[in-house]
Order: sequence, then structure tokens, then C-alpha cells
Amino acid sequence: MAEALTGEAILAATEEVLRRYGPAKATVVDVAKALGVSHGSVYRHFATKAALREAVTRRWLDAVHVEMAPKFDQGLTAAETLRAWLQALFDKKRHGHSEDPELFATFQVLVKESNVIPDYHLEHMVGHVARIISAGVETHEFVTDDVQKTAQAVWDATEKFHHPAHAQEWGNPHIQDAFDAVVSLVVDGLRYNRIPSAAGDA
Amino acid sequence: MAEALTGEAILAATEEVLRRYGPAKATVVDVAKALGVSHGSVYRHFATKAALREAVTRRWLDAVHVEMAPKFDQGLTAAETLRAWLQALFDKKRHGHSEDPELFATFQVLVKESNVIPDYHLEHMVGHVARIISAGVETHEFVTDDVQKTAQAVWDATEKFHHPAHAQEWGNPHIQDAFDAVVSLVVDGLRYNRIPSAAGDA
DNA sequence: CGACTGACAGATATTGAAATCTGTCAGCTG
DNA sequence: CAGCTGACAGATTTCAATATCTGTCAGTCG
Repeated sequence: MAEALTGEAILAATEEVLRRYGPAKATVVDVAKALGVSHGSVYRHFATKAALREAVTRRWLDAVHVEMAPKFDQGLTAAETLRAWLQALFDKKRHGHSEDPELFATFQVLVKESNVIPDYHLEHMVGHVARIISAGVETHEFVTDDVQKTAQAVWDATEKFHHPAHAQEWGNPHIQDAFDAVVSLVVDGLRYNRIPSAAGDA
Repeated sequence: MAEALTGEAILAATEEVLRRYGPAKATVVDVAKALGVSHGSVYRHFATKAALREAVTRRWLDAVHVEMAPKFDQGLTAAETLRAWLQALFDKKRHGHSEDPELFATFQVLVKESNVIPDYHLEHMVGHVARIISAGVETHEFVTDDVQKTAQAVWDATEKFHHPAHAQEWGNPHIQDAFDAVVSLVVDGLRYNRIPSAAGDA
């Protein structure tokens, strides 16, 4: 009866159990055992196993969102900021995948098994891109009539370099070249000075 | 003893068995049964089950490659040709996935389980894109110093709309908007008139 | 009285024995 | 004798019995 059982303590124990056993083997009983309580007590704080896992995932993603917030005080152009941000994201994913594949796979499973988490994550990441593009539009470096939609397009066009489904390709020795080529193409697309006479373009 | 057992007959029977039972349940014994021979006879024409499946897959992909060959006699600009080609690819994948999900999944498994087939397919598809871009470069509609690399970048940037890993997103009602936005971004990138003074660009 | 326990029902996962499949090859057959 | 068969060994898959887990709740304890 040392301390009261808090939601935070349960989350920490759950993350530890997930790291140790992986998403397939980690059970609520394991979490309770790690905390020295009965598994019934865990259900006093989280309604279901799914809710518990989702809370752990959200806590972890929130840290990622803070870490990935774009920096505008580096004296870089919008194109450079965008390239650096996409590169930082790619590096983080790639290193996470090669350094600790099991942990990477664990969180990949956790994100996927929730209905709301993927949208939550997407919203934040595309929001980051939108802020970079918006800054570029203000300085007339980029041209677009819909920042949000264009940010989504940039996210979609670079999917190969951040979507876990493509993680196996990140070990390819030429992957950085492929990344550079796609980012150059996309950045050039953002810069493109749409000629008013070409009004028929979709 | 009607006809001699040919490789072609075995391939046709194998495709039929794969359609009927799916990739997980289809066995060499099933194929032999469908042909009215012993399974030992099948091994006279194909060294392993994997080789047999690969041959079926290659035959099927070859038909796709012919069907997807870009058409240059439509009086379209290179941008229009590229957009139409990518749209045709997307439509084919999307409809294949929604019309006959099991068959789509079957061939997805077959392509994935081979070491050489994915590269074989990629080479053909990127080659098609390269030919369209090359035509655009000749008419000065597109600008690039490396057609092959740029074609690969276009392929990578549109991965969300042709890679089976993203098939579940193809049912989203706004997917066509996302497709249009990415293709517009990419086409604008191909058109971008690189200013000589911006020599520092990677 | 409010937090925790532990026994319970139904759902899910594990296990190992039995069945099936792959790939080989000696022998049959036309 | 060229092409096919069918029995075989080892590998893989299936299936049903067994064990474990999830989520609930009446009861315990401070």
C-alpha cells in the first residue's frame, strides 16, 4: 500500500510491458503483475485493454509531435525548411526502424489497431507541413490557393519515406537519392509560377 | 492421354486453382488434380512450387505491362498524357481492388512472395513513365537532367495511388481529390523552369 | 465508503498429435 | 525410352483439447 495506483503509473508500466513482450504477448495481467496489483484494479482506470493501449500510444505520439514542430528561426528559406523537416522525419523513422526494429514494430501495431490514432497523428503532421508552406506563401516563395490541401499533397507524395508499410525499403543504399529526387520534384511543384493563361488546369 | 502435358496447360490450371482457392490453400496437388495427372508430372515442367507461381505471376504482369503502355497518338500534351496514364493506373488498381478483392489480394501475395517479380514490374512501369517524361522534355514542356531518375521520383511520389499497401485508402470518398492534388504538384514540378542563378539547389 | 481483490464466464491463444503437402525417384507403361 | 505414376521422407498445416486472457462484479479490507 505504498502509493495510490494512478493512471500515469499504469501507463508507464504498460509501456514497459509492451517494450519487453511486444504487442502480441503483452497482457493486462502482465501490467498488473508489474505493478503488484490485481488486473481488476487496472480496469478501474481504463475501461478496456484497447483504451489502455491507445492512451500509451497517444502519450508517445504527443512527444513525437512536439519534437517534430518545425523551426522557423534558422534563417532558412521555406524550401530549405520543408526539405530539412522532411529529412528530419525520414531520419527519425529510418533510424528508429534500424536501431530498434522491435520497438518500432510495436508502435506501428499500436497505431494501426486504433480507429482514431492514425487520423490524430496525420492531422498533426500535415499541420506542421501546412505551417511551413504557409510561411513560404507569405514570402511568395511558394504558390498555392489551398495551403491545407497542398500540405496533404506533400505528405501523400512523400509517403514512401514516412509510411511504415515502406519501412523495408529504407535499408536500400539508394533510398536517400530517391528521397532527394521526390523532395526536389515536390518543392519545384510548390514553387511553380502558375501562368494565368493556363486557366484550364485542374 | 488426350493431349501431352504442356507448361502452358499447367500455368492455366494453376491460375484457375489460385483464383478458386486463393494463394494460401492452392497446392500443387490441386493443380495436378485439375489436370487429371499426378503431382509428380507437374514437377517435370516446373522445378518448385515457387517457380510455378512465379511463372503464373509473370504471365499475368506481362499482360498488364502491354495494357498500360502509354499512348502518344491522342494529341495530348505530355502533362495530359502523364495525368491520364497515372489516372488509368489508379483506376485499374482501384477497380480491381473493389470489384474482385480476393483476386486482387491473390496477385498481391504472388508478386510479394517472389524476389525478382517486384523489380521486374517496377522496371516496366517506371519505363512507361520515363517515355512520357522523355516526350515532354523533347517538346520543352518538362525540364529534367535525368529522365530515368525523375520517372522514378514520379512513381515514388504517386505510390499512395498504386502501391497495394495503401489499397484500403482507395475506398475513401476524397481519394480522387488527393490523387489530383498530388499529380498537379508533381506535374508542376516537372514543368518548373529552373532558374540558372539558383545553382545551389540539390 | 471507496479502492482493491479474486473467482468467474465467455472469448482468445497455445500446443502437440494427426493429416496434408512438397519434392524425389525407382519403376511402370505405351 | 520418354513421359508419367505413386510411394516415400521430411516439412508444413490443421484441428481440437487445453490453457490463458479479458472484462465483470460480489465481497473484503482499512
